[in-house]
Parts: sequence; C-alpha cells; structure tokens
Amino acid sequence: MTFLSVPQPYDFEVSTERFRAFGIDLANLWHEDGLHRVVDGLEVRIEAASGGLDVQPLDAATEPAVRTLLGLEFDLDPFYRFAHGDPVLRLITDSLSGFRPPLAPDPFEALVGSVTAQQVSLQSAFAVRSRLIARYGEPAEHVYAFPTPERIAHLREEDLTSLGFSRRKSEYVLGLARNPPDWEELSALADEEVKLRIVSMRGFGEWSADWFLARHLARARAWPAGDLGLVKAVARFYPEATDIRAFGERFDPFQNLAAHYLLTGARMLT
DNA sequence: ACCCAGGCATTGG
DNA sequence: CCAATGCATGGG
Repeated sequence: MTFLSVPQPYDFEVSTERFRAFGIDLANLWHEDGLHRVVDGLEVRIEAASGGLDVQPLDAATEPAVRTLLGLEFDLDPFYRFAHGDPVLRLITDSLSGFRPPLAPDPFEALVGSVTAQQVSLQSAFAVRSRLIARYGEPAEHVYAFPTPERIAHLREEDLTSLGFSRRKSEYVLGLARNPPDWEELSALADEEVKLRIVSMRGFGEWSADWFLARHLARARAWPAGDLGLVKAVARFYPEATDIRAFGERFDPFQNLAAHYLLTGARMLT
C-alpha cells in the first residue's frame, strides 16, 4: 500500500512548482513527474495519484516526513476564508487552489540554502548548492541526502570556494557547520526569539531568519519583507503598497501563506 | 563587455 | 544612525 491520502484541496503540480522553477535541486529532485528526497537514509519518491499521492516507500518513518516536506500541515480553509475578504488575494487563492508551500525539513539545509541564495539569482544559487550536494552529500538512487554539518565542519574555505561560494559565504557555511545552534531548542522559541538567535550568527540576517521561520518552522506569521521576489510580487498585485513590512500586517495571521501565494502567483499567473 | 539577481558584513561618515 | 562597497555565479 503506497497511497497517501491528503487533505483537500491539494494540487501537487502547483505545490511542487518551486522544485522545477529555478534549476536542479539535488536534495529535492524532480525526476520523471515525481519528487525524490532522502528520508532517514532512504530515497522516497512522491508522485500524484488520483485523490492523493503515491509514495514509495510509505511507512511509519516516511509518512510524517513526507507530510512535513509537502506542507500538508498547513490548514488552508481558514486562510481561504480570510482571502475571500481581499479581492486581489481571492483571485490568487482561487487560481492556485490546493497550493501548499513545501517545507525545508532539515534546518541546516534551510540555512545553507539561504546563504547560497544571498544576493545572487536563484538559478545561480541552485547551481552552487547542487555542486555542494553532489560533492559532500550522501547519494541514494537518484537524489542525495543534503550534507550534514559534521561532513562540512572539517572542510577548508577553499573546498567551498572551489564550488562557487564566495570567500565570505564559505566562512558563513563553515561557521554554521562548526557551531550549529541547538535546533530543538530553537524550534521551541517564539518567532522573535528565533530571529534574534539566527541573526546573531555571522552571515545570517533578517531575510535568512524570516525564511527559516517560513520554510523550516512553518510559522504562520512569517513575512520575509526584505525578499526581492516578495517585494516584486507585492508591487505587482498591490501597486499602492509602499512599505512592504508594514503591508504584511494586512495578512495577519496568515503572512506566511500569503507570501507564498503571492510569490507563486507572480510566477504562475500570466 | 557589461548588468542584474529572493543579502550580508564591513567600513566610513 | 545611514550610505557606500565588495562579493562569485548564471543568464540576458
């Protein structure tokens, strides 16, 4: 039995668009109409099935991980009811009905991913990140497990610059790998406390902290106001908006879902 | 040969 | 406190 029933509505195609939009992500690999990821050292393949998903293998270990990865824990109904009060957001949620933002299940992967995406295009970020994964990740059949902090910690700066990291970014990644926070403890903190802890680490500013809240911790009110993509998406759908951070209040307490719908809407809607 | 792209630390006023 | 600067890569 490999059928996983999912809360409705759910649109696998829209929800996984992110894994195809910017190039290859070797740790979350789109391959032959399915998403591949290593869970507990084992490669899992997820593809659409009528009324749900086909997950192989599906067992007590992989099911919770897959639910997390696919953002199935997001409760869309209250957000959609909220969105109906906003003509612009209503149009987007109606068009993207069943979109659930995928999450980054591994905190180290989430933060290293942020470093790679600082300043450069996402295309460029994905290319550099995939070279890191190919070189230091753990290969499965098609996909790789993202490199562990332990694996990265003993590297030299040149090992990372040779993959396309700047010297600064190499320092950030090595610093994180050698002195990672207590992830369990971090996840128990309130949003603002998490941000303070992330920002205290060299190389991680507010933008990285906001995305950590949004994509790893799935915090409902996370709003990456400094994100260039989000700024452009808000400007497109709400030309009257000036201060993006203040504008997020209008979506309270659904800032995270709103940000994801705006970003995906900007990419997928004409 | 430029220029920009889902930031950040560093330096100087 | 704010403005200017360097950073490496991929795509236009």
